[in-house]
Amino acid sequence: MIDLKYLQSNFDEASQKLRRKSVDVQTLKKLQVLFAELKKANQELETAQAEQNSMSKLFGQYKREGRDIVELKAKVDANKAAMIPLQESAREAEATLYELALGIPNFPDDSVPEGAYEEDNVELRKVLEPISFDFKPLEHWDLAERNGWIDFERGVKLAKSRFSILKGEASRLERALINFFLDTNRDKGFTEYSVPFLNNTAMMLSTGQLPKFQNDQFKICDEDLYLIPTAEVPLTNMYNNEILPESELPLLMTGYTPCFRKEAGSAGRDTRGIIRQHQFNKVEMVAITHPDRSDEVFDLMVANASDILTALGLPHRVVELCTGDLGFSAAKTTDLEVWLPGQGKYREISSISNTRDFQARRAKIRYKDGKKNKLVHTLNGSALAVGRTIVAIMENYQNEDGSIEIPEVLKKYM
RNA sequence: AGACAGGUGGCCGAGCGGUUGAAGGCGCACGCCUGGAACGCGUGUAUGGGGCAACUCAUCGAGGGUUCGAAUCCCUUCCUGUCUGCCA
Repeated sequence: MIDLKYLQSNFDEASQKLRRKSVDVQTLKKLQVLFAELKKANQELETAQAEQNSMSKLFGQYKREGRDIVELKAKVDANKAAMIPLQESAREAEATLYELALGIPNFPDDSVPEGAYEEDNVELRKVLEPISFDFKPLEHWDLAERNGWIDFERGVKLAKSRFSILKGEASRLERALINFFLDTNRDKGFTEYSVPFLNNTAMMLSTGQLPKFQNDQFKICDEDLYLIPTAEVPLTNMYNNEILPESELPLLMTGYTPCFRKEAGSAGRDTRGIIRQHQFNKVEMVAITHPDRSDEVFDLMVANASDILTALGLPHRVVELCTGDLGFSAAKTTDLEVWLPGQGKYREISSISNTRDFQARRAKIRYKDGKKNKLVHTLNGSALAVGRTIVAIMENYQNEDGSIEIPEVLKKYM
């Protein structure tokens, strides 16, 4: 959630920042009004409550002293009745405010390039040159068929479209990648966690998947549980509603989880292959940092993900997302796009975001700064998406006969 | 899943309708004491919100209710423990 006090005191600046994320000024004005209304309603209610509390105290004292309480009782009853509408308006003001506020995206950093679409993202650098093939490289689904690596039909039979089965060497490759990613992350100082794949509504709200993206989530019926769309949810929320000693920061975490996404609004995109599945595996990095250090940790995370791709010998580029492509919670995002020779395109394989204090405010993750509690910064990024790495290995390591080599660094894992 | 017991401050633990935001202890911080330490003594030690202060509101797992007044009573829910059942 954005800082409503900041919105209140620097409205023009705040609304300019959010205009870059296509948030209408009218919405923000409404938010500002609601915030003022809530404050006023709370003040009125508080005054009445203070009155009620002191009269109740007096009531007790009168009784103890055996004094007559009829008159006081009447006063106290009247005040109580007067409080009911105040309570209602305060409650209503709060509900309306938060409903709106929870749907407002984060402020983009000033450094984020302007743009509406993916095409406006800015390439920062390329790492490794795409390999030139002396034959026409195949797309991964063709290679999957030749090698018997992926069973699309039976995956669909078990669940529905956008589910698949990895078979034999492909399944082993997946397992090897997960171990390789986790080991590498651990070497870089990230502590490994194995977390629940189902998280409750409060957690999904805290990291920003809810309430706005309800339609993208798989929900368990009759339970207050969602299948996680990313390990960012459980890893970040491990510290939900906690106050951390400053000395413990930064917390660097990593974990492997499957991720579940409905991919609402992606109808027709990447329908072939395993680029876009309802269930995919991912190794995630999450960092909880002191606000002064989040940029530094961000760079570390980008470097780490890029180094992994380099170690796998996969050509990729580092791209800074423009305002239009930035996610809801992110203040800044850098994507890594891996070269897919079969498709002849760079495709996203990792996305690293700094949400600054946006998630921390929702999740109430603070650190002790002397006597005061301040919000931490939270960051998250993939290292890496496993399914897409398999695709990248298949396409980049294919031979003319359709066979696939295994990258050197993975050999000890298989 | 069923039965019983319970969820109080960093921790332990009292309180079971009224000056209790919460006794007492431990821990921690600071000070005194000491050559230095332990002991001892003193002071302080939750979170969020509003007031640039005095002060005030909320919070005793969470949510609702009863009451002038609730940590204390009632309901719902979550969690923990023990026993029973089931299960990888």
